[in-house]
Amino acid sequence: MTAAANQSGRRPTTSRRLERAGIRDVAAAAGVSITTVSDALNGKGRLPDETRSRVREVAERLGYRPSAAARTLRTGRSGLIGLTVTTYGEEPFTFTEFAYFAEMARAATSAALGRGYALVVLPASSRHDVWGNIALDGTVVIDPPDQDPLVSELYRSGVPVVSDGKPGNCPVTAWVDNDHEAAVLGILDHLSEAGARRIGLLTGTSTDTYTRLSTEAYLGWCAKVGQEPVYEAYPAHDPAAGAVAADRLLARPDRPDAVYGLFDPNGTDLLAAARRYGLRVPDDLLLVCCSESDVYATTEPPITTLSLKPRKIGTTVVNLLIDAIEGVDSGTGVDIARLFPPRFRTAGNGPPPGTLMPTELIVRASSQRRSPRTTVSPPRPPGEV
Amino acid sequence: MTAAANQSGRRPTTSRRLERAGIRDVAAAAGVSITTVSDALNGKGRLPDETRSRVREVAERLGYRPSAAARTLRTGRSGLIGLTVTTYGEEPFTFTEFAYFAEMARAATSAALGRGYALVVLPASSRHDVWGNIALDGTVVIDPPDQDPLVSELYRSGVPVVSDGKPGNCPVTAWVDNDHEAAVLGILDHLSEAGARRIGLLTGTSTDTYTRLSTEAYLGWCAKVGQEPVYEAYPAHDPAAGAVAADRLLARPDRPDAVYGLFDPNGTDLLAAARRYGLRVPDDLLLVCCSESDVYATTEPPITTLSLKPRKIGTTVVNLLIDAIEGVDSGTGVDIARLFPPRFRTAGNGPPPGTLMPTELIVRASSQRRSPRTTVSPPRPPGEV
DNA sequence: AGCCTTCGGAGATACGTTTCTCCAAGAGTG
DNA sequence: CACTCTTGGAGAAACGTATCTCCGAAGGCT
Repeated sequence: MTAAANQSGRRPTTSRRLERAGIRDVAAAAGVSITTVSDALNGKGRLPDETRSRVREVAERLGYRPSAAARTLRTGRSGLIGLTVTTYGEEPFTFTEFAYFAEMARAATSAALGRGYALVVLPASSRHDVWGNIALDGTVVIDPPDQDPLVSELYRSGVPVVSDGKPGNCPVTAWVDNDHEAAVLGILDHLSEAGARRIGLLTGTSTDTYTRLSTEAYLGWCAKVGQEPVYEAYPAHDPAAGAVAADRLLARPDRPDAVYGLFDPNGTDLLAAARRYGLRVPDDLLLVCCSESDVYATTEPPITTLSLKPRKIGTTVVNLLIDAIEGVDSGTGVDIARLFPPRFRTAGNGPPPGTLMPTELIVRASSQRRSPRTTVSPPRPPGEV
Repeated sequence: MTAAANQSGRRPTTSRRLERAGIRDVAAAAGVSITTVSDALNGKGRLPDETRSRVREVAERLGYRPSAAARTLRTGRSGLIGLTVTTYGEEPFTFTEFAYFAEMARAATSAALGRGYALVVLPASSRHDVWGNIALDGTVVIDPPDQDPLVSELYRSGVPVVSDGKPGNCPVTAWVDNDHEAAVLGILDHLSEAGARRIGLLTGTSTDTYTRLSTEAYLGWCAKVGQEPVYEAYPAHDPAAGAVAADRLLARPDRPDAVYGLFDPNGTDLLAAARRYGLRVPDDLLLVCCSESDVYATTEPPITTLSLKPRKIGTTVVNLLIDAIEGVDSGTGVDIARLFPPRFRTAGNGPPPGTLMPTELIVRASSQRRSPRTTVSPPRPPGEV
């Protein structure tokens, strides 16, 4: 043990105020160099176990906490992942608006934490003051609009981005989405089989992928089977507008005898509207809506819902992103490891890799005229994976 | 413009790889010193507007983005606030479990962003690997348990902590909570006035402040008015257990003719249980539950709910915390500015400052035997503020 | 005896800012 | 003319870590 080591390694600075212990203090107290301290604490280098444990003990005694900022500066890794959900209303987040986002965010947070990362909630607007002040290893973007300037900016900054929702035209590192077309077609088939003659759609006016693909699938199906489309669109972020749209749909002269609602509250709204018009569900009207909420298991009658499996999506998105950050394929089942390491795609080599996740149709009483038994079945095999 | 400025200011390092432009590059390109660049970009120092704008333009052209890590290291501020919600189940967050948390988190995020901070979602367990790797300016803790080791550790680290929920015995900088006692007493009075003779309680088994204070208020009220307490407790994080407990409560020989449920799903569960026992609401059974969900506006019948105003709480908590961080009283209505600057309370000077926020009783059909009109009224004046 | 290898660890540098200190040159002032 | 101010800006020291390079010493081998 070097005897002269109790001299603080700091250069003769102004005055030692009551600051937190740094790695130098630990080194001095343990009579070793800061290299040794760093190695001992991080499990690197070649050191005898005795030195390692001694250093650890001294560090503990001094209450030493490594500075995250310094570590980030040095290593270039912050362990932070941005999470932003595109908003349609004025409030910056839609977490609570639909159960989908809540579930998805929860799973994403959990997955990130499991791999040693933490999620930072960020606004969809590219507010420079906040985005620029945070060292991000990567970002998860939920439902980016067609030409998202935020995503482009992140791309320019060299931050890998994985999106939930197939990106319209912005350079993401990878994306994950449901097979919305297959899901909608599955539902339409299901309703047809249950005896529906004219299936209506409650859809949204925004241009996100989900709304667009679903609506297109519906229109395509109509064209194929020769049914006149019957749908109402409304701004999905406005809860009141949903009830009105549901009412409008059932008030039409060409009233549908089955309806699929794209958004979470549609089930309740449609049920209420049906009641107002004296329509019995499922006898006069078959109902399905897309929702993650289990309140539909206890409504009168229980309503068949399409689950987008947000947990699975959130987990996958985060794992994909962290794989990209670390340049590893941790085996999420998606083989895109090769595409990542070269500077997170240097642009120009084809579309970004995407993954389609399966959906799940939870069949309840509202969509079957015969047996009211509740069963669960996947609608169609997913297109990819 | 200095002609010799195109020489990179870097010392002859190994090799200039394709790295992001730093402040040195901007300085070199603009023919000024890095001091000038820093001052120009941050609006500090004394510079003629012409220099300022020229530097800004060069920075823009080079796509310069200041390194958040370096800035954090230098200034000691990260602009990051930790958000952790105490969990009872195995999953790390309860965001979605109750609408309360979702609303509260949303408001908190919004408030933080509004003041230039971002929220980092963190686990309630003191996982060193993740907590230690993040430079936090402060932390919001939701519902800390009695002797939260996490809070103690944060305190030792010098990180200011503001909690939602009056802390049992841990050193927080400040706290915010509802006046739970007043809220419960208000509800019990309300039910009494509606004709209830025996009021039951559906409560939880955990030891958090909310459950404890509410239950104590109920028991105190019972003692005062001479009613035998009638209650069932269950682990609040288990949704299935709630339904069972509701059933148990209504199956008792001393069945109550009015029930207050402390948790969000209790309304639905109690309604279902009442149906099973052939009890009409509100005729045979008066119902109130604590919930932020508006599904209770459309149930059959609509259920009276107590709102804890999570938006207001989330906003207040964050503003209090940021005030503490910045050592400012931005006028949140709480006068505790003086207590903050001295090292975030140096311990030993009395209990931490707290704020009680009012609750709101949203009266619906389930708790009145006369008029089924829906009205809104605050139950009692809050104890403080 | 000379040489190679491994062990244990020290030194120094770089990460990219912010900011404190200081200086030169011109402008006013008596 | 000698002086003080003010303006505009440069230099350099931190911030606290990780890591690359290098080095002495102690064996082991031929």
